[in-house]
Amino acid sequence: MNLAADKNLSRIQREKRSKIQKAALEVFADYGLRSATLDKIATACGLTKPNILYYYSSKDQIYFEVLNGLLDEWVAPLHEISKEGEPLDELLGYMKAKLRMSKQKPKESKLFANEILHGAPLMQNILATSLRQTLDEKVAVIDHWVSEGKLADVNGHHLFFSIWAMTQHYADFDVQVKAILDKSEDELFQEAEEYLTNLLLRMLSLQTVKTASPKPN
Amino acid sequence: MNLAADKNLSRIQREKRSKIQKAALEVFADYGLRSATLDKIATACGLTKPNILYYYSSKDQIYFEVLNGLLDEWVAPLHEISKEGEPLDELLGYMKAKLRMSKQKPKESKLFANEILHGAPLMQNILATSLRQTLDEKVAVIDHWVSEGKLADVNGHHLFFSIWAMTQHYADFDVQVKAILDKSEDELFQEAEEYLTNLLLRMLSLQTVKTASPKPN
DNA sequence: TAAATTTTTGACCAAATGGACAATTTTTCT
DNA sequence: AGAAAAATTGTCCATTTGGTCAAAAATTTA
Repeated sequence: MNLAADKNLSRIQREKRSKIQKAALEVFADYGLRSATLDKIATACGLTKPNILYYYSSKDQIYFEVLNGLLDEWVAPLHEISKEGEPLDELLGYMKAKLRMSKQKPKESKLFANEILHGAPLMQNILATSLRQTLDEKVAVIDHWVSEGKLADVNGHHLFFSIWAMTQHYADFDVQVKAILDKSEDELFQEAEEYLTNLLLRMLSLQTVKTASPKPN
Repeated sequence: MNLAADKNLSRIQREKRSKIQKAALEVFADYGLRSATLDKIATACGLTKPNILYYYSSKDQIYFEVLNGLLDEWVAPLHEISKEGEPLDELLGYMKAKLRMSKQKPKESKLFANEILHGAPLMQNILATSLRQTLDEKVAVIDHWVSEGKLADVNGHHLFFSIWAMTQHYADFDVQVKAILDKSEDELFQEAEEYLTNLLLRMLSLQTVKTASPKPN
């Protein structure tokens, strides 16, 4: 969203930087930092390699800018979880927001996945401070809901891990998913939403569990 | 396991090939195919670069062999799911097996994740044929259990996707998980197992759901 | 419009890296 | 032991690629 919308840059500069970042996102997501070449990015955005280096001092800097430019947007849905809301609504809403991002921004998802997969050299600090703090706050909200009897007892941290894992799976592992299921993108995400909604409802609702061998009293 | 245990190879050949594959797995998992260099692999296994190329004709071939050498092992737990067993036991057992693999073979998990993330150029065929077929069989088993009333109604394919996603998350995104939780490896996986066991039990058990606003009749 | 500034590019360079190869060493076989 | 085969390595090469730079083109400014 907020790509290259910095202060005192000329129109040309803003346009070109934005073009470069868009192209770089695609290329980095497809190939990873190392396999992505400046030439590929150049081709993807219709500029020449030296021209790109006129706007960014190095390939690494482009990568850094792209990653950072997406960070806020990526964590945003977490902030939407409101202590005041209905617990199930809030958490289902969060899951749906994340799933929507997997559908609409798979490249972004893959970029982050690739970064973390390889040790998050550029993000480890942010993960351990900013993300961690935000998440701890939301886990506290969950604990609160649990203690008030509004939500089934659940480990908040692992709940978030699993929501992340399950929703991002449809973006990061899309090749595998599509190799196994012949569905249109829309159908697939529709199914996923139904499945995940059901999963969260069953896991988080206050409920009595009956085993497969019914024993009504 | 079965690394380089091919037919009619000398002792030296078997040992060296195994050494190379072990080292290559580490390096490929950490860096990805492209960023991994023959020099890194050479250093990691204490051989020289030309010596490695005496055993494998190219870097790509090493990668291919490593990937293929792990494939069977990776899919093995799926085959263990038995139609004859108790549904919940079978599925919980599968989850636990996958979680154990994430704990004990994180490099393998990352290698696969990286491959799929970047389009699975070497595996797409296998995914769409062998894995797909095996999975369809197991999904049929689940459908059977559901129809017999032994399991809550659930979308089998998405169930497997979510088990894969959630268990592999602890390996593939370990950097993120560890940045957020200060737990020992053992504690972490213990928590994860408890969380996932509870999740699957609640989702898969036949049960009656009560919402947070209790309205007993 | 002419000067100043910004943008663009072709040509080039140096480092990294996959791989070739002949020579040497080590192991195996007779 | 000596010959043959296998294994190892130092050296070298070609390609790829991130990045430089001076000149040219385009744009803005005066």
